[in-house]
Amino acid sequence: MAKIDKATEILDIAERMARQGGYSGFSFREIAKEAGVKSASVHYHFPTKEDLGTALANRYTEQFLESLGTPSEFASLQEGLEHYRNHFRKALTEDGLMCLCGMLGAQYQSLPDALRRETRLFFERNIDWLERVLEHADEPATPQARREAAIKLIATLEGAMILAQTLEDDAYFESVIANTTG
Amino acid sequence: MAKIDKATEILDIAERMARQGGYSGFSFREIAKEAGVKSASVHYHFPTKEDLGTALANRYTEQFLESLGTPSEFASLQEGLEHYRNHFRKALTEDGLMCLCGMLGAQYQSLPDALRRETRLFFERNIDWLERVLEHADEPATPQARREAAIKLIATLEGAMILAQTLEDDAYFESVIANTTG
DNA sequence: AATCATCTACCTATCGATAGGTATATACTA
DNA sequence: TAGTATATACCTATCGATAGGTAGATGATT
Repeated sequence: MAKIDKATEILDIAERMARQGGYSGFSFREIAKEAGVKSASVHYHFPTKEDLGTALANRYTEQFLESLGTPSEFASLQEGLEHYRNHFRKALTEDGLMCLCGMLGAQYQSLPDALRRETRLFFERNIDWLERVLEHADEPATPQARREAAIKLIATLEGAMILAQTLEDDAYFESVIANTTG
Repeated sequence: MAKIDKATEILDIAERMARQGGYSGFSFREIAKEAGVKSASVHYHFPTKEDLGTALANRYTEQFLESLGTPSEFASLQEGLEHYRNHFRKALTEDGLMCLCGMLGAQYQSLPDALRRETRLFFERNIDWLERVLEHADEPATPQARREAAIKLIATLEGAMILAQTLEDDAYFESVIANTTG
């Protein structure tokens, strides 16, 4: 077998499709065709579309957070922030895709409940991570100011991905994050 | 007739749906049901979905730019920027919806060509508008720096809408735009 | 009379989802 | 150890609903 785990292959395919077209951007049939199985087999692994979408967002968040590492392991504030920015930069330039949860967040109002919760969790956990990194600042900021800075950075990065994608030039991403103090 | 123009009513309904669920978030059938006509009648006004989507994005951009007014009419830089921010704030808090072109920009890769172009135009025209407002700065910045600031502000506002919507609290929008120099 | 707006009635393609069947592998039991 | 049971991972076939789209008739407006 080419892939060790068919369920993982399904998630990989679905993730790419979702990061291009959102929640309605992937279908059991299209995933099945690409995975070389029948759509019923995709239903076997993920009974409903809500299940698949939720598993997708959950895996994305877990991998993202794991890849970020521990907030305390960075020598400086700048190093931690650059490390964080690199994760979004990589999603855009290497994958050539939107952030899954940025995409789902835009479509939030039309998502099923379980997927809403999973999408919300991505942002809450990212804010938490950044708040901890921001504790490394030379001049200590208030917890409230740190939270504000964290929120602002995430919003800026999500927006930067949208602009770079729409204007078809990754340089716009760099423009946005240049001179970013927070 | 309740509405003066059925085509306008169709666009209104489609816009709301698109700002909730993106390009695949509206369908001829659902629009027709809400407008009190048959789906064939929607096709009469907008032959294909690409036509409808393009008309949607075009009208949105025109109305947005018209409502922004002339960049030179503001007394100060701060007044111009606040005026601009207010347009996004209004979309979020009054309409309770995403920015149409922010949504479409996220789905950019899965859009038909004509709609891609229309979405791109929204951002290009917004950047132009902001660049002109930024000429009002007390300390004159280079054209390149003004452009960078414009891009950054738009990205931040689009991202702020996503976060506020996903975290179900408009206060997140205010958090993001607080202390925004650019 | 001619144009416009809408209708009925239909098409093909695709959607998510389900029922029921088929191998294969592992695990338990007599 | 031979037979039985269970779980895994698929399959074919089909369902009702919905997608975008079209042809042709009907009624209204000018």
